[in-house]
Amino acid sequence: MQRRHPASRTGRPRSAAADTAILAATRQALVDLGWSKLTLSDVAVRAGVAKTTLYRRWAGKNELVVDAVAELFDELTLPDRGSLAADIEGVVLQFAAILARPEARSGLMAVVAEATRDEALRERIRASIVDRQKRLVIAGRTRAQERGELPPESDAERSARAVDLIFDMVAGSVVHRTLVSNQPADEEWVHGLTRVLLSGLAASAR
Amino acid sequence: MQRRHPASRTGRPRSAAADTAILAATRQALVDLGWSKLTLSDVAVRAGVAKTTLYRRWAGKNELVVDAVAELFDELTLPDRGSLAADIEGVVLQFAAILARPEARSGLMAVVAEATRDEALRERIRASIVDRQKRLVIAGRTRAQERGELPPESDAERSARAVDLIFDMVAGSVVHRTLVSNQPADEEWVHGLTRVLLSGLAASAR
DNA sequence: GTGCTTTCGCTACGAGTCGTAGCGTAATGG
DNA sequence: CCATTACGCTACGACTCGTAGCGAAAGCAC
Repeated sequence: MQRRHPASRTGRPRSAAADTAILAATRQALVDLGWSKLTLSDVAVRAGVAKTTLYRRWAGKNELVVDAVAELFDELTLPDRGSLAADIEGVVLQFAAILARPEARSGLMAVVAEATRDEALRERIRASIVDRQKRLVIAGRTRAQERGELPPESDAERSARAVDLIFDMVAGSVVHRTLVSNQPADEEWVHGLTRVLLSGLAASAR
Repeated sequence: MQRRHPASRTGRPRSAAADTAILAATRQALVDLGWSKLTLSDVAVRAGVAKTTLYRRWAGKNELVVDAVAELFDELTLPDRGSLAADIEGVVLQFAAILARPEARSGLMAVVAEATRDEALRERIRASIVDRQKRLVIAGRTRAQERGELPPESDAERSARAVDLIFDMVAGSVVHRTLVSNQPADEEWVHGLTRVLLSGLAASAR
């Protein structure tokens, strides 16, 4: 969320309560109506604010939904379960739990689809959602290297490519399982995913 | 595409040329406008047909776009390159080439998002798009077992779960790489994905 | 050819949404 | 008290939606 006037000290401040109410109302509207039938007028009514207030803070539906969905991923953390396999399973299960919520399912893919034709929206998604997740991959990898479960990185560029690959494989698999195949990413499935991934990484790193 | 009257022989037949023109116009509209700004009126003008003709054949925007996008996946085939690794790389590269097209990028994720709140649309996507892809996974797996690259299936249910996992990992990784991370699934990346996947499967099958 | 049936193109329509402008009021800081 | 900004509310033109009604066109059966 960008301040239009970074050093604006005068005037009536924007209501912080309105922000949280609007984002919560947006998520609930996603649950009730889905992406295409969600209207900003409806969100305004649900949040108890005027429609014009929405347009003063967000450029349109896309930007609003990105912010509303991004908040869902704030709860992602990297648990320390003692082993790389257990850590991965923990994160993936958290990720799956978020994607199980209807507000995430309806909103996330819709904004990704819109972002294919909107560079600014792509950047917003990257900064608000993707980077936050990728940080967990990097942290988990670093911790595994400290434990000796993965060999230390020799080449920086090569390491970056590995992180990108792992990230796309983990997040992509869970998203595809949940949204396209439409089946739950439960513990059994996550366990299988983790096993294939770790075996492949260990063998491929040689 | 369902015939309303399976045994209707009388009357003026529906123009097959109109069907192809409409679906092609829909894909072009996806390129030019994206999902949210695509209107059926615009598609009708591009296709050179009346708007009412569209509503006589499709229930709405969702159904039309699913059919338009599904045609893109018709070209998917399983090449015989001699080894499982080469076969996988071939299919994944085909899949990546399709997802590189803007009409696929904009359309596919949008209908997936809409499908989260529409059971009929989910079924339509499964039948028109997902099953077609999954068949390639099954065929490739069978061929690899005949070659002796993978152990023959002992348990049917266990085998089905493995196919599902592989499918979600392959398709999900490519989709996530292409649409979310917004980077090309080029040969180098596909090679890395294949290596991790095969190593993991071989090790995990023991 | 003559009917019969279905599709087609076209026009028109009410309903709903969009994003903006204008205005008076509320809430801050100087 | 005054300048400044945010807010709620109303109204507005422009656009899209999905449907109805009409006459014309294109097939098939006879």
